[in-house]
Amino acid sequence: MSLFDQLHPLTPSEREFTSGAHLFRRGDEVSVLHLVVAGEAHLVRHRADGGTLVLQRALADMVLAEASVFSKHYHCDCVAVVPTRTLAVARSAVRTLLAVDPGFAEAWALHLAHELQATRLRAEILSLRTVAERLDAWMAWNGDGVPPRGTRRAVASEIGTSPEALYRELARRGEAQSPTR
Amino acid sequence: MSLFDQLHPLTPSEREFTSGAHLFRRGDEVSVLHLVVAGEAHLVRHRADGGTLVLQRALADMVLAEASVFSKHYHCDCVAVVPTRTLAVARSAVRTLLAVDPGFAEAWALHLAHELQATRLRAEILSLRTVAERLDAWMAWNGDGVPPRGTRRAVASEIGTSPEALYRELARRGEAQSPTR
DNA sequence: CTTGGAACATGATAGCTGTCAGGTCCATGT
DNA sequence: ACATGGACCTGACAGCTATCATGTTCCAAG
Repeated sequence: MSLFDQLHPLTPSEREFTSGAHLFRRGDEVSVLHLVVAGEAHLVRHRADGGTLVLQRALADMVLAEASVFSKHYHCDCVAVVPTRTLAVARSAVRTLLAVDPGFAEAWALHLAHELQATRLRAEILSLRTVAERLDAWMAWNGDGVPPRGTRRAVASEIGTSPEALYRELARRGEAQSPTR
Repeated sequence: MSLFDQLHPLTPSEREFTSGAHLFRRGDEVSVLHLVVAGEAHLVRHRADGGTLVLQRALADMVLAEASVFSKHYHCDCVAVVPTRTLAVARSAVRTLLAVDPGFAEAWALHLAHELQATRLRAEILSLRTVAERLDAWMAWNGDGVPPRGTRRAVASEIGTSPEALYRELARRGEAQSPTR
């Protein structure tokens, strides 16, 4: 049973944000937890020099700022980078459920542990030097096989390279797939 | 109260591993959860082509393979890359505590949420293109200021560059710190 | 004080990738 | 049939970084 299913009894409200709209701002009181249904929202922190630092890119089916459940106020801004819909569940309801329902607490911890595992893997892949190594690592994890058409730009973004570089690497393997290196 | 403190009542046993020793292997039954006290242990998965994929690098004060608490068997190997000491707490004790003690469950979830936040940030930093951008991001998070001497090689590794590249970037800023770019 | 080792630092070079600039293919709507 | 947009693909080139090489500085142990 997924987290989304477990949260449904909490009668979440659906919310909609236009591109560029803020889901919340730093300092705001944390009243709800957002689950992204469609679109993309970024957790960002503004730097002194005017630049921004992205802390999380939440796509569809992702939970936004899990740590906010334990904090009274937000520590950073959240912006929709494309038109985005979310399910908002009351923070108080989540906290109550965590304290009262061991089954939910376990599901929550399981979600966090899996997300952590996936993110650690992504960080390790991103610390590899060449596109070839990153693609190898990606394939080792995602059941060997090149990424299917239609998903390659997303994969390129996931492993931190330009689409062009990924296309070239795939082409290199297509013509002579024996020497990966 | 930290996770380490909360786990102490569980009478953990101290374990010691020589460089290269396995803490556990894929398929082993999960009997304990390791907290790294000193040294460094890697969670690794072996690839078909003989290469290895690192899933987590656990240094001192880090918890190893949090997701293993929810799994009966390990899904990957764990190797000490330098002489390493750990505290091992029984998996069953942790699970019982999670189910019985809401306070511990919350501390556990808090730990996972913070670790997740830190790892997401690292992944975002690693997806930046230049050393200058990565250092800016690192500084924005670690209370503006260049990394102190003695820690620079570690920082270089953290942000995924060679020590030389970091030294050069720091030198570039030292002589004329106004234009970060 | 000397010595050894590690971090710090910097020059030179080769290699890889980001970017720009083109182009093809294909599904969709008209 | 036609137009449109997006993914896919490739060539060319500038730019950045990893690596190697070669010191220098710092510090702790003897």
